[in-house]
Amino acid sequence: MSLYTISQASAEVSLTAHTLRYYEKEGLLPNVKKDSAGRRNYHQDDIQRIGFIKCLKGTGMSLKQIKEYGVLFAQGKKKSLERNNMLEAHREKILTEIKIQKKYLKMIEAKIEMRI
Amino acid sequence: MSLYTISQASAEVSLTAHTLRYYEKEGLLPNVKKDSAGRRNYHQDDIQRIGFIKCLKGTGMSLKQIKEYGVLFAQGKKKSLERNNMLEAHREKILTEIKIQKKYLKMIEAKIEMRI
DNA sequence: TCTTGACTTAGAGTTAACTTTAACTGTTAG
DNA sequence: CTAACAGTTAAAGTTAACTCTAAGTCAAGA
Repeated sequence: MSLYTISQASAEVSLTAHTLRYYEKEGLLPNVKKDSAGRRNYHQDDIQRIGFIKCLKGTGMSLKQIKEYGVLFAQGKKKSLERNNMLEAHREKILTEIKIQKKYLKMIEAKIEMRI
Repeated sequence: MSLYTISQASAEVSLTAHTLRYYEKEGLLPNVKKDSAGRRNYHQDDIQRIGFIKCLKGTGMSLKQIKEYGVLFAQGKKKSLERNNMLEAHREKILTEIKIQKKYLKMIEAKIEMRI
């Protein structure tokens, strides 16, 4: 079945239970199922979705934008173009950022080489 | 002579005059010279220093740590080892971060290729 | 039965890095 | 002379993304 309690999911994705509830409240993670007692049961696809949220967040996308992506996702095929456009724009942003990081890295390495 | 007023320096480094004063107040940019009327005169080396601050900041170093680096810098040669250690540790951090970014980039590209 | 882990709402607190505001004063170029 | 640009202190406000606290309830396993 591969269901996760909130603490198992927390361990799996390295986010606190608090943060998982917070993401849910903020609309980043809708449709989390609950058992008869009201406890969250994270499914495999929830875990994967959190993984992708972490990927977007880790590359500098704001939670607000991640939520917008999620809204497009929920609207299925008819929004696939917009979703792809969003991801492609984000891809460009990451590529630019990596270039900047490499440039800065060189500056720092030059400073290290100076040894003054 | 190549002296800059605060607004010229601001334009040069793409930071507001406010932020420049703020950095100075926070101890990131000590020894900025002033004219007889008390106005800041940024020298070439101040501009370069701001450039390096932006480099460190742009690679995720906190202002607090940048300040610490500045303190080591002010202590000259006797602290060059510590300074280099700091920069080398930071270099490793950047390399790790670039790797992560590349991994995330691949995840996003995979999602783009899916076209769903 | 009791501990553990989960749940809820609602709001307050935190941190970083600004950013703005107030309420001025002083200098210089046109 | 006056507008533009510069300065000051001190404190409040902003934004993002949590993080924590209160003050409870509820359910299942040892």
